[in-house]
Amino acid sequence: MPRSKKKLLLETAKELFGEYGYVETTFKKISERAGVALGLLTHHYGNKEKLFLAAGLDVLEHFLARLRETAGEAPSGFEAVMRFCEAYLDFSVDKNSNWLVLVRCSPYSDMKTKKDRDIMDSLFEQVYRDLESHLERGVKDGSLRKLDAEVTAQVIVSLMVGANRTRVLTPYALPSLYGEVLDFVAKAVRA
Amino acid sequence: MPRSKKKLLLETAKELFGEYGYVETTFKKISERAGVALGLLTHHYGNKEKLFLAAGLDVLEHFLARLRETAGEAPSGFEAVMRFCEAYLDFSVDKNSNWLVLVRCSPYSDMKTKKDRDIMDSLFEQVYRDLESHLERGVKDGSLRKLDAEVTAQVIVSLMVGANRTRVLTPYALPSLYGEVLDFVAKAVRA
Amino acid sequence: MPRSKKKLLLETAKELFGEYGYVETTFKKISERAGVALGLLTHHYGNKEKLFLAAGLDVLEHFLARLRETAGEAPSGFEAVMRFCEAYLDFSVDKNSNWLVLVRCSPYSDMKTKKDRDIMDSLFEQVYRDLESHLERGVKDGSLRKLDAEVTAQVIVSLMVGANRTRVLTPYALPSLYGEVLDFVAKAVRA
Amino acid sequence: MPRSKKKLLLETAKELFGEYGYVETTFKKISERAGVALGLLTHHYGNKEKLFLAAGLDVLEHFLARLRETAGEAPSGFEAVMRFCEAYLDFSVDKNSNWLVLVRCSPYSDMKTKKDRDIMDSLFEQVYRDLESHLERGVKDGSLRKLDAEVTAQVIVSLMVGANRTRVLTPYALPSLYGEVLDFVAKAVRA
DNA sequence: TATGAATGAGATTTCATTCAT
DNA sequence: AATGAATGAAATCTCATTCAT
Repeated sequence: MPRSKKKLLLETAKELFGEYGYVETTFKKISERAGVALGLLTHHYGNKEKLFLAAGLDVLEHFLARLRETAGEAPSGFEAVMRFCEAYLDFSVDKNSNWLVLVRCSPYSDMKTKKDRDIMDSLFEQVYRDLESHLERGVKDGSLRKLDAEVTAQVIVSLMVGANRTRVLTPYALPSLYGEVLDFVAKAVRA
Repeated sequence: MPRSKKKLLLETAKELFGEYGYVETTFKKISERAGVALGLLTHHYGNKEKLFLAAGLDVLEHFLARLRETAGEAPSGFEAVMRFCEAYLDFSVDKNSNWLVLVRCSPYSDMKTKKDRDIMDSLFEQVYRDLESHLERGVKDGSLRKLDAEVTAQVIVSLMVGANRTRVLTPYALPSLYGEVLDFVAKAVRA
Repeated sequence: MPRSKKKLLLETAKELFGEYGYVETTFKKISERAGVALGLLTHHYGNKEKLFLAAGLDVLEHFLARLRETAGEAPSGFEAVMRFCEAYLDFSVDKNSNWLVLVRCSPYSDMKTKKDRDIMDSLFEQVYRDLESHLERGVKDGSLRKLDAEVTAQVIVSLMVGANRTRVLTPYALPSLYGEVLDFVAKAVRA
Repeated sequence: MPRSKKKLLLETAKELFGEYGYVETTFKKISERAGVALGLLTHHYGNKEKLFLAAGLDVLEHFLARLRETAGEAPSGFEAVMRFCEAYLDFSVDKNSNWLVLVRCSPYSDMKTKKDRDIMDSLFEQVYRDLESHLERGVKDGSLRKLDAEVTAQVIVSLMVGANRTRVLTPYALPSLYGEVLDFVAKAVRA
């Protein structure tokens, strides 16, 4: 329960960007749901794009924190990779994570200025770097087969991205999809 | 090279939906690039959503045809699966395929009426069904390990979706990504 | 009485820019007085600045035409100069000339883009050039004292500008001001 | 160097009104450049129009003082008139005078209440009165030709106004303009 | 005196859609 | 089939002013 109206606006914006996407989320909808004056949005966040950037970064920061908590103390590289994937998929279906902000409002479609995209990109890079380090560890400790950590990280994240979209955006996702995806990863990387 | 203005409008619409996404593609932009009168759009296609549906279906139909051409005469189930994946990824980077219509304009965000979404969904279902049949064939002919064709199809398509987005929407995709993705699939499903 | 709505909008815009200045002239005021839809303004003129440029140029073109008509067939350089000045001052108090567009909306304050200013400037340059040629003629035909035509033109136009502002913008202008101004010019340039 | 924040705000307001004009000068810009709280503006000056009036009057008072200093001890009426004109033009290009407040923000466009306009007008009247008395003196002491002081004052001030606008607002003012203007006045009024 | 969050009216601009020709 | 003028609702954004602290 945010106390300041500024924080309240950010929370409301995250909800609505996730529900409606960037374009259909309007200042009117946000201010009405938050119960504040319309002008407060630009007062605090400057303009719509900056508000969206703030919302996206907020979600991304919580996401990174969750990934790190979860994969942090794994006993092996393989375990770290698996926990990373699990945490990724869990976060994406967590009701409170506002993950949909990142899915519905593709940063690469909705951001007009290169600078804002770069900020998002550089934060997302850290997701890749984390997974890479887990993969390298696994190769070293023998829990994973020999593989190129950089490109494998990109393949695995791609799978997360796709599975996630299938789950949260389509009506035909199978209940066992996430479980199967984890198996799939395990099969492909285990020593 | 479309001869009728109706066809010309559809081609132009596909280009622009792919370049700008649904919302930023306007009737004015389309009619100007196509060099025809503004009013012709509603005259021929009714409204924006119907035009988008026509554009999306057109791309999807070409996509399906390509998948079928390519995977059709494979010597084994495994080969069929691999050719399917290759064709999927190829199509998505083919300059002339207007694939980005399907990427930039998520049917699940940009379509307002359930009816239109259902039409897209049912066509997309066929992509899954095709891959499923290749997987089943592979299990039968022994070129693939024992697996659940339905959910495996969904996992593989998810990987295609994710790899494709990484490639066409982000600036950091590795050149070897698509190759590695194919290896990944091979490793996970081969007998 | 303009027949097309486009022309009607321009006429109305000239009136209102002259009455209220640039900022206080709103699309709402224009469209209401013209009796057309709000959106027609941007449909025909793109945006407010372009509309203003069109209005200003229109007034300026009529102004130039009037100056030329009047000073055209003067019997001497001196007469040409005097008729030029008279026409300048007359035009500025002509109810139908919409001269105030150029006074109230100082092009040098209200135009945001350098390009638009340049267009106005280059048209205004012609006013100077015309007066210069009258002055040169007068020096040659002996009706004027020896003088530098370029800078004298600028001084005389400055006097027109100032007298005009005193007359149309302030409450204390004397009835004999314009007459006296003409005497002033005559005294200063006559041979 | 103003010490109180109230004075600091007035100085900053004069700068900004001169740079941007009345409408584009916002409370936010002023308070940010001055480095004080937004609310202090209305606290000290009531509202925007009153602030503008304070700024305009401040410039006008310094202007009058300068005119009087300079023309005060002239040896003849003619000399007084010439010094008056010189001081007028000098003040208008003095970097520290904030003269542009009076040029960019035409009191006759930007002031909404008649009362505020009247205050400005009555102060400006004194400029005319001063010049008139110099002219009368000149007629009496024989340094000027016989002329109507009241209307001649208005003509001369008009020339100052126009020359000044040409100089500070347009890109094409000639370097010799001010000098030539002074000659022009001399020629027109000298005995 | 000093602060800056908060308000809401109003401005410009966009754009799908309609319609007369 | 073809044109493009015309419409008006809705969006983003600005900003003077108020007010609690």
